[in-house]
Amino acid sequence: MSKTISKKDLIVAKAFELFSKYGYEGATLDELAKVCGITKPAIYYYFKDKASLYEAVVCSQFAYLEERILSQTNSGEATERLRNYIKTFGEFLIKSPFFSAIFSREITAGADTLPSSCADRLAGILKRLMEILELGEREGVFERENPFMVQMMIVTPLTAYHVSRPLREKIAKRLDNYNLIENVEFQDIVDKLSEKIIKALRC
Amino acid sequence: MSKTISKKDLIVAKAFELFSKYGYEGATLDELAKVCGITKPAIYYYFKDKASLYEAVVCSQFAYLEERILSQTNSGEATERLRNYIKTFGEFLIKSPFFSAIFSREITAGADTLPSSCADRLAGILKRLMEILELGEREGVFERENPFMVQMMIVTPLTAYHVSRPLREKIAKRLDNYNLIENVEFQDIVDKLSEKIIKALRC
DNA sequence: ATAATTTTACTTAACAGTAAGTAAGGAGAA
DNA sequence: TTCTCCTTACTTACTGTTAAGTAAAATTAT
Repeated sequence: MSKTISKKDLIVAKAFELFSKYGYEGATLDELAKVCGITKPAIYYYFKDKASLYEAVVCSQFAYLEERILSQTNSGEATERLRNYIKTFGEFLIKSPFFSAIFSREITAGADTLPSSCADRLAGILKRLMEILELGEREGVFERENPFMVQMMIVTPLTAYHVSRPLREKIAKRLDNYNLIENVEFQDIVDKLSEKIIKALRC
Repeated sequence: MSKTISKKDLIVAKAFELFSKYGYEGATLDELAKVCGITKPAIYYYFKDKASLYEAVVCSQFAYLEERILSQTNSGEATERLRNYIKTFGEFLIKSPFFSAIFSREITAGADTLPSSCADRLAGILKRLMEILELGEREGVFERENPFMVQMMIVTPLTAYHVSRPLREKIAKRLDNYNLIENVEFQDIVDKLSEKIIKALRC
């Protein structure tokens, strides 16, 4: 029934966009206040400081992602579970287009500003991947592989592909090859990547 | 014979480190001056402004990378050339440990601040990859695939793996699984990834 | 029911710190 | 003396943060 979004939720939503676009330092509370149609100190009414606001923004996303991953990959054969793992990541990135940038930035920055509770969520996600890979080994369908590398092979191309559209456009222009970009949906990329990774891991 | 590094080169080298660690906005010229043992206006003697300094830093790296890629992948069969392509990327990232962070950050930021000449270098690199993939198709060893996706599958896990050590440590601690990190050399990761990608592309 | 009080949800104004950038000048080499 | 390579001493423009105040709504007392 809440047709009207609360001011606090508005701040979080807009902050999410700004942190994604400009990073933690690049995003300013002045700009945030402006796009929210309030004054800067009003932000301080709802959040202790900039860091707390960032935490609120990021944590909610990580918690949701972990919940989705865990619920979507808890049964079935290893191949099927891995496919769902990748698919769930992909769907999440489609649903939360700004998340890629924040996640990618966090990885780049060495997770300095990543709140501890988010690291817990990531650990939960990786643990699930490890379970899937171990199951695959026991089933005899997957080769033993470093889980972190597999995780990187899944997440980084997806987040990067999502985020790098402007760069791809710049490059495609230089190659006179516009159709490198157009008519390739992110969904297709997720499916293709999924195939490739399963193929790469298969014994 | 230039045993003594010029002050300008010193500034570029140190700026490279700082931009990598803290990003464009996070890196400050005050700090840069300090680590160079000079004062801030001395930087302005050599560079017009912060943006020009950044450009100088980044362009030199991209130019070097393109030169290496092109010279290392200009002959042989498709599989061998792709292996060399990945290997050259990996070696470059080992040699320029700070580059991963800058590159990764540039992709994340949508290449907004990426100088045009750097985009030219990237286009040159991608063109080579496209040639290799097309050759592979003609040889009948590779499936047709979106070159951007392949590029992402190669570069992003490498840069991310390189850059994400602190995050991996945080996560490994939470999983009580320290050996996830230790004794895995980046060189091994490059070799493994190389295998995986070739396997994934093979018909 | 109405008046008194308190809380909510902000605004205005300003502070403290920091970062990019600059004007002016000085030391030393050519 | 003049040019190169710097330093000292600033200015300007933010940017996070806080203090103080206020209109309106909610709560409580009478």
